[in-house]
Amino acid sequence: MPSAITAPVTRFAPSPTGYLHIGGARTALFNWAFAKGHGGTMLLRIEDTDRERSTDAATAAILEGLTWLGLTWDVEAVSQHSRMARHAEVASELLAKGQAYYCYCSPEELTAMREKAEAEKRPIRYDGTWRNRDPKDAPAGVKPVIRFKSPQEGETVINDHAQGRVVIPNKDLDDLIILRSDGNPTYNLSVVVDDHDMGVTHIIRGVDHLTNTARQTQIYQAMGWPVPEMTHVPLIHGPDGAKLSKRHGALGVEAYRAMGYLPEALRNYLARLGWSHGDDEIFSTEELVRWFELDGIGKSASRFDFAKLENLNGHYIRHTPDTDLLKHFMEFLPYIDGGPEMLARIDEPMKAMLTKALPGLKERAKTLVELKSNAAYLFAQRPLKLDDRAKTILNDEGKAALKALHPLLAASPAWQAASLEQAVKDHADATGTKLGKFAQPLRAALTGTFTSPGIFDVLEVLGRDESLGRIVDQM
RNA sequence: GCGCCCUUCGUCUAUCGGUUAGGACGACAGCCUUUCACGUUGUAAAGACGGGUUCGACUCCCGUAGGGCGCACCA
Repeated sequence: MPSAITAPVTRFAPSPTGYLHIGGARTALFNWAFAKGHGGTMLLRIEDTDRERSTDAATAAILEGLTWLGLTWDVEAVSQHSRMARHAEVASELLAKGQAYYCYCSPEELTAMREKAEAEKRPIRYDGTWRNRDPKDAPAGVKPVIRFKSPQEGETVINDHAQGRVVIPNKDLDDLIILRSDGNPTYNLSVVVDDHDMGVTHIIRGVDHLTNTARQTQIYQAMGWPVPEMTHVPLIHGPDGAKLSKRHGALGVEAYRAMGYLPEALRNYLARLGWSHGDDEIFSTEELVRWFELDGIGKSASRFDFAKLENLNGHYIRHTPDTDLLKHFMEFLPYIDGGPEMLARIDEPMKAMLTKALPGLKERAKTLVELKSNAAYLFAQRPLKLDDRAKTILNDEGKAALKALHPLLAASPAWQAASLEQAVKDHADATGTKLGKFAQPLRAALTGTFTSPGIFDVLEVLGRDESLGRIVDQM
């Protein structure tokens, strides 16, 4: 057991066979928060021992996803594949110690074995053919695999920070292959060797690894190595309760970026999935790091709820300072339809206009996608295209309101929201009309829509000439 | 089939034997209001089921049901 004074070393170890999905992102977040909060380090290891399915593109996507989420790793990412020789060395060591043996069964035989067991409704396990058989019986020309000699009696205990004490009967764990016939190590061996060699003290990963942990525990024990502290985090399911896995259309974090979520919102949301700190719902990343403890992790799976994520995202959008939000927004634009075009039009004057409009805009946006569409009126060219509701508003009565307002606004000494509002209000009072009778036609003419930020703010942001021009266009 | 795990409002969760079972999202209603939002006030909404243990069970034990994960020369 590592002593409490040792700084923890955690690791995130994705396999580069796809994008960084949401479950992986949360696992990374937990590893990161735990390490950060306890003066430790988080390592990154790319589990690329499967040469067939691992790709550089996937590795790049995972690293980009982590970076976008703001989860940094302390040491350069390690490729598991690059440590193959070391893994094979440990396999030989196990062999020499009598803790492993050569198995000459062909893949076909193994498949047959599995199918037979399944047909007979028996547990699907390797039958141990070569466990005690003399290697002299080895068929000629067959390249053997190395299997781990798993204890057949007793039980393997996992003391887990989230799951508690989990006991697995050893009879249910068969002799797993640790070295393939081509000499490549398999996952369970590589993971143990790497975690040990890299000095990992705390393993935090999904519960889907629980049985692997039992097997890995046996390997640690066979090697006489200390078993790291274990924490198995429950899984994240889809909104319908069905599983949310790569195979079932789970989204990579870059999809969440494209949907207009802020990294801090996603972090906050993810942290509250399977982990809690009393009644705290909205908290900063600093607070998360300060509060995060393994004991706060629950045991049951949770469903992904977009409505709650949106709510959180809206909160973060509203509370992000305008200049930071603009930066976020501009970094987000390249990832969506029509975004690059909008981005190309954001020159310095437009940037200034956007910044000025942002306070009104961000109140009304739950995602950056919404922010983009709400900001569309700033980019619109005269004469504006009106949507149907705007057209309805600009009927004869509406046009009349604009005609009445135009000279009034044009005469306003200062083109500033408060004074423009006063002018329109005075006019409404004088004519005994409700303010809305003027505000809605103005909104339609200025934005081409029937909803927008406060219309006097819109006037101010658009400026005198553009505003008056848009009004004249619709009179 | 075998092993392991899970089960509190629709959802995320608090509770660590004694609470009117709390909060948040969502829903609904009211207020605010130039639209839409924001904000704000309020309402409805939960311990899967059945047995124990106990003075007392959401909390501990057993069983049932439902769900999840795992059982590859994938990771």
